[in-house]
Amino acid sequence: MSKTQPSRLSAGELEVLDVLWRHGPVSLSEAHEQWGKPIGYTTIQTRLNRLVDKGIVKKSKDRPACYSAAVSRDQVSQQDLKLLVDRVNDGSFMPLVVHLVGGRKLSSAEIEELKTIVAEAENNAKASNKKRGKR
Amino acid sequence: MSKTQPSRLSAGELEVLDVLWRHGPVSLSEAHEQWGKPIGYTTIQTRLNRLVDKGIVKKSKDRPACYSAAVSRDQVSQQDLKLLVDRVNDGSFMPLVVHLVGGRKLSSAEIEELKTIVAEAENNAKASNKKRGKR
DNA sequence: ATTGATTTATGACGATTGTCATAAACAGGA
DNA sequence: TCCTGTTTATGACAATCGTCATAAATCAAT
Repeated sequence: MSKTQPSRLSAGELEVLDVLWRHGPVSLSEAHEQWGKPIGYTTIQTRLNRLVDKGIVKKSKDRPACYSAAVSRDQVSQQDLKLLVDRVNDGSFMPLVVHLVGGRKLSSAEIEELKTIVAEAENNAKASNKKRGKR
Repeated sequence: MSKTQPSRLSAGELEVLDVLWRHGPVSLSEAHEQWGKPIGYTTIQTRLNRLVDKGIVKKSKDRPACYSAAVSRDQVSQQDLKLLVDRVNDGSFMPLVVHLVGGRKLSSAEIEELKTIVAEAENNAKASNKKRGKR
C-alpha cells in the first residue's frame, strides 16, 4: 500500500501558493486583491479550500480565516526537481545543470558560488574515496 | 490570444513517453509488452492516442501503427526545468543547482564537467563585460 | 470464403482541476 | 432588532486524465 505516484502541484495550485509565499498569511479577500489578474472570488475560495483539504495550505479557525502555505517554496522546488530528474531525465542530472548554468548570464557572485559548490563536491568525493581506502 | 498556461506532461503521459524514448517506435502491442507493470491493453491505446491528439506522439499510417515520440527527453526536460524555475522558484535558479550538485556523490568525470561548465560561464561573463566596456 | 487472432475504434466512469453562481451565516451599525 | 456588507458553504459544469470493456474492422491461414 505504498503511495501512488507522488504528484506535482498543478500550475493553478502553484499560483495560489505563490500568493501565499509572497504575502504571508492572508484572508480570502486579501488573496483576491493580491491576485493580479481577474478571477472570481469564489474560484480562489475553492482553490484554497481544496489545497487545505490536501494539507498543502493551512486555514486558521478565526473569522475571517487566514490561509497560509504549509509547504515552502524550497520544499516544492526540491520535490519537483527530484521528480524531474527521476521521471524525465531517467535519473541523470548533469543535463539539468548544464541547462541551468549554460545559456544564461551569470553574475560574478553566482560564479563564485558555483565554484564553491564544485569545490565542495570535489572534497566530498575525495573524502569518501579516502574512507573507502581508495586513492 | 497568447497560449494558456504551458502545461507539463502528467506522470502518466511521461510513462508513455518513456517507453517510446527507450524502445524507439513501437506498435501498441510492443508498447504493452515493454510496459513493465500490469496495465490494460486499451489503457495504453487510449493514452497513446490522446498523446497523438496533442501532437506529442506520432502515429504511422500503416498497420499495425507505429507510435514514436514527437518530442525528445531533452525538450521535455528543458521545458519542465524552465517551468520549475519560473513558477516555483520565482526565476531564481541557483537553489536548483545547489540541490542538484550538493547531496549527491559525483564521479570525477562529473566534477571535471562541472568545472568546465563553470569556466565557460566565467568566460562568457568576462567576454560580455569586455564588450560592454567594463573591466 | 470462413474463422480465429490482431488491431482499432468507441463509449464509459470516476477523480481532479479550474471556473463560478447561489445561498446561507454572521457581524456591525442605524 | 433589522438591514447590509462580508465571509463561508454548497452545488454545478466542463475539460483532462487514468482505467477499461465492448465492439468493429482487418489480416492471415485454412
